[in-house]
Amino acid sequence: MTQDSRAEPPGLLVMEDDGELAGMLAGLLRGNGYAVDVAEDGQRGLHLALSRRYNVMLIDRRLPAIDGLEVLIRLRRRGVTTRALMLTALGDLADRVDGLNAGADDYLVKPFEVDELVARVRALDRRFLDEAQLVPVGDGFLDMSLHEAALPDGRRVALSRREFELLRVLAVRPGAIHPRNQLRSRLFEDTSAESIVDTYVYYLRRKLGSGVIRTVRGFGYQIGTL
Amino acid sequence: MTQDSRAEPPGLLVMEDDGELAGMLAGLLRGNGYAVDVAEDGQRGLHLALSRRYNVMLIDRRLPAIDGLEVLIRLRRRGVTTRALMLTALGDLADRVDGLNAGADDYLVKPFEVDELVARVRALDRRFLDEAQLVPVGDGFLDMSLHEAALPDGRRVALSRREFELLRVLAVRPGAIHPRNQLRSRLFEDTSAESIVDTYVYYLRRKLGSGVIRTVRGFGYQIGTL
DNA sequence: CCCGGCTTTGAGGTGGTTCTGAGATTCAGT
DNA sequence: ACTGAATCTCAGAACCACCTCAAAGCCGGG
Repeated sequence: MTQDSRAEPPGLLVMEDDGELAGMLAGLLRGNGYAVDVAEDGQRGLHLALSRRYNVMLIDRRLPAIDGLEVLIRLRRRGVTTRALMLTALGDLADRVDGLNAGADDYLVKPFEVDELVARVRALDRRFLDEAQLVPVGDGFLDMSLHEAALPDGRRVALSRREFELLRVLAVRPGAIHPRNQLRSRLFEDTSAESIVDTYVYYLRRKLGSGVIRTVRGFGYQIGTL
Repeated sequence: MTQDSRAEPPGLLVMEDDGELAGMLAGLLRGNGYAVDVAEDGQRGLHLALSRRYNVMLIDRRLPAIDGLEVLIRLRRRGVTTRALMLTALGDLADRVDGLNAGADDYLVKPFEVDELVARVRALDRRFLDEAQLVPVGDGFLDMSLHEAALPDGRRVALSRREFELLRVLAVRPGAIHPRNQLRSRLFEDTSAESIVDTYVYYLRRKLGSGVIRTVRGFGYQIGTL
């Protein structure tokens, strides 16, 4: 059980109506370092999946209110690409095919081994990280597709266009020193004030914490390596 | 248990799931002057390699969570160029080829001689030094890209612009005697005080220790050759 | 058109850096 | 040991890079 106490926004959504099983799943996955939300019927599951962002969803094939398969179909139709692991009570082949056709990324037949469940979730979580365009920044990530930064403590902060551009330039070459003049000429107009870069560094530090961008006095700025 | 030593001097990352072997490797390499972090599975190894900077990585071909080969492939795909030494239990030729194709710089078949391991790591480390812009200064290095000095004891001290310029001029030709007047006219205004160079030599000695810059009375200064 | 967030400017403060100069110290030659 | 020159040490002043932040202009969505 590797609990990665640092890399911590991985968010999971569990759609499971059996309270006992739901509780067990939530506990197990939380024990493995995930933040878990539980929805007890398809209606609530659909709503949560639409309104919040998760790394991975676990969906019971059979759900009250709206069937699990139906929930997944609707989500996919709405453009939600969150990785989905379908849980099915039936070993039936047709059932698995239905799930995958509906847009599931993997399926698991109940009853399952806990180890296998965790392994599958991990695998999907990993795929999520690779496919989203995430640039490591210190201990967090810069989310290229959403223009926001994912901090090591799990917070996600939205960045304005300029903030994002600056942070990206710094993050692409970690450890390198970027001369202030070079940053200024690359990101701003030549007529901009001398201190324009300083100001955005200040904004970024206010949002991300002061440890992220290091000043190298007389030379420029640098992404903190820790 | 991932050991977090401050990766200040030459930093190594060892990805090895066999705790006993991992401990032995870490001890051996630490004894040879390296700072070693250990990751016990591919997941953690990948994360560490992405978030921190190392000189050399040692990667076991077989790893839990994410296979060693897969870890390396992902790292290379993300643009991580850190030198990688692949450890493989199999003498199989195909296996070595796989490793090198995945982006390994060298491979080593278990069981191996400790001397050979250290020699290989040293070789890769030296290559790293060449690519990072490191100029030897006494027993330490002048880090051209970071504008700081890396002392033999592992400390890194920030240098001001003038300190850095002076040290660089001295370091580029080790052993040569640089006349004080030449240094003064090259680095300072003609109107500067006569003793301006002396002052900066003093500052440098205060930061780096007194053994680094040698005075050649009547002529000038020189980098200590040891 | 109005509002709210984003962008940009510029003023004011802080602290590190540069540089001078002067006294203390070391050295070579006598 | 003496002496003048070279060098070391260091405090203080001026300077400059950087930080902080308020305020004004800009721009786009409701």
